[in-house]
Amino acid sequence: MASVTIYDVAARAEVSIKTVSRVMNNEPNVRPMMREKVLEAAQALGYSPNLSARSLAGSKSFVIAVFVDAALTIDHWRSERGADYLSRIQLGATLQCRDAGYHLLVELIDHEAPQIRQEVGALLAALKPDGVILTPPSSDNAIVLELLNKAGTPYVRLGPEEPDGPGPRVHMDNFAAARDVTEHLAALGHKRIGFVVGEPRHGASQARRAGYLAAMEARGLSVEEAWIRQGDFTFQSGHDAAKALLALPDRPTAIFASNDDMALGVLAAAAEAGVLVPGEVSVAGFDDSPSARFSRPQLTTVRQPVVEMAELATRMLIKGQVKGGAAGAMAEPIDELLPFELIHRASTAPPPVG
Amino acid sequence: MASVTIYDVAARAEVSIKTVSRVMNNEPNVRPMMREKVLEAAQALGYSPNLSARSLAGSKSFVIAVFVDAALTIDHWRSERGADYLSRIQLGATLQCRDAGYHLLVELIDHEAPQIRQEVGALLAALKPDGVILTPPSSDNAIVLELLNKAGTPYVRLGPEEPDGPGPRVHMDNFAAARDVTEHLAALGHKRIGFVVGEPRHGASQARRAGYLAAMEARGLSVEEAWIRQGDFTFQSGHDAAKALLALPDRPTAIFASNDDMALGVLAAAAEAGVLVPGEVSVAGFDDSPSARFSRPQLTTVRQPVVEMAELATRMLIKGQVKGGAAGAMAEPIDELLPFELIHRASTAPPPVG
DNA sequence: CTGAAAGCGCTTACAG
DNA sequence: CTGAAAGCGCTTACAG
Repeated sequence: MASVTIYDVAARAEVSIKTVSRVMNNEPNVRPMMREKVLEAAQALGYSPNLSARSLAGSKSFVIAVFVDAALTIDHWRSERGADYLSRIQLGATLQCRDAGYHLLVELIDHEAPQIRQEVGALLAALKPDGVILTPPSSDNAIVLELLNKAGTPYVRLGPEEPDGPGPRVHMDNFAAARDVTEHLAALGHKRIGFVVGEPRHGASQARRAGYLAAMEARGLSVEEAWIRQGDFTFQSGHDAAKALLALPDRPTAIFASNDDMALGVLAAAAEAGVLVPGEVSVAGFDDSPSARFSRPQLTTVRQPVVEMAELATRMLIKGQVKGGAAGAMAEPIDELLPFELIHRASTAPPPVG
Repeated sequence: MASVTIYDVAARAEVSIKTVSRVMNNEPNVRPMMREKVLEAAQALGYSPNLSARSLAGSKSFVIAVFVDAALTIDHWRSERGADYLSRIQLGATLQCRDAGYHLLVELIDHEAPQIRQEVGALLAALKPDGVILTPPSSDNAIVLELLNKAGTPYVRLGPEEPDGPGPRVHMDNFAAARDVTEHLAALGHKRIGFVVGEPRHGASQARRAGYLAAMEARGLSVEEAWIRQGDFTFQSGHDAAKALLALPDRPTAIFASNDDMALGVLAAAAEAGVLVPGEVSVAGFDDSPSARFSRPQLTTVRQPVVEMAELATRMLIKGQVKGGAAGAMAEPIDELLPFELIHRASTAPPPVG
């Protein structure tokens, strides 16, 4: 079927294509009557400007790309957390794109591949997106950031591991959130609080651990080395950590696992050991993943503003608030910190008396 | 930064742009030596053909779009199932796109909106994707299908509710899968098997229920009306259904919930009622969602080949195996049925003796 | 306020 | 096997 073009609309409205263009782009300097005629013709013909043509002729592509790690997605497509985090980001981004007449392109990036430079370079050259949303580990990938800067493509780093790095970023305060969870446990009366650390390569893991330690210190609570167990953000690692913690002679009365998958593992280990939650041990997680509500008891956890982060990043990109290339480097640094939320559910309670 | 164009490459390689075009598109009729020169120049310059220009000049856009329901995504972005199903589809599609140099565009469609016709029409006109992957409920939306046919855009219906409808489709056999689950329970020795029906508007709900009934009949097992409870695919509905089933005077020894969320609700209700799973009652689900492995006990369920379905659909679209518009209507009907897998886990066992 | 011309970076159809 | 010309459907820069 031959498509309807700007010429068809112009002919029907008896104006030049330039006027049609003005109307379609909401540009000024069109008499209301002309606008009416054009709109009418466009409507009647079912006209919608061709994106490729607009993109080729103009300076905007109406495309926002989101970079997602290929290995992470593939490895964890079965894992609750991975999929959920990324789909929330995509939801936020798509929502904002749709409202603004933009389109969201999902690009799988192989961050470990030797040819990443070429791959990403080709992507940017071929697509010329108006903006790129970087999800971890893209948010911290030096090559990706360099190519983006070189191409002059605006981007936003979502939840970067190194919040001090360069470039615009939207994230939340992992340190403060972990501190608040620990505070919450301490306020319930817990003094022996165990902690399960996340995957060590994730910056968030260190921030959360530091938040835990800071709260313990602020409360004047001592921390035994045995109370801190290394995990890797998986259910299994939480399970193993809890098994060890619960076997301690003077075991903790609360365990704070620094993500929900691990907290679920803690719950499972407790059930197997016949330890009541929260009667004998309180358990807290981090993420507010869907399964945090499907578990028994439901998990006390931290809700990350993931959808909101993606929405904000997308809006900033669409509105042109983020400058690319050299202009971006000159501009005022952008650093948006979004509020988290502590979700109190049934897995935390005061410690057993005696 | 001024981009590298086909002219730059042609100049450097000392050939015409047409030759560069031939090389970039792997067309025949280029002497190896010329090809070498062009490749070298392209490499040196970091050239990658501009997608918009290719799309505008040629007949291909190198874009595959996936249609996703807006309301469903928003309502269920917190729900395990919704997000997981869709992110698996996206994973499969993105994977195949990347391998073929295609790009995946995610479009949120508001299927309830009165202006859906205009919205989708505009989308197709603006994007001119080489193919569209339809996820439920797009797979069965008459307006979407009509517009796609009118635009001549090839599409694949993923897991359509009405498997008998027109157009190419990729799906799995819900009837056979539900039958197999029921068979599995019957083979374990269960005779009183309860069933929790899914959201009635989903075609899959009816197919699964029919599979359950067929297996019961084939086994010569009677089905009491009280054993079949209406659910809506949510945890809560599974919980409520199980509460009623477990309160029955001669309660079922097995409960087959037709998705995992509901099965998780059944598990929770059993735990609250002090009924052991699988000791006193067996529980089976459907979907193999991530939480099916995080539950205690882990769920016996059906693994849907969602990633595979998306991969197949995307490949068919990219390879041009699916024809659009009138050509599609003339072509041989495409109906790909992918195999499911019954996953035996700890939630099902023989019924209690006596 | 409106429009005629040029051009974005490619592919198509054709010529040699 | 190679290339010169035309054109895809828009926007930009400019003229009036």
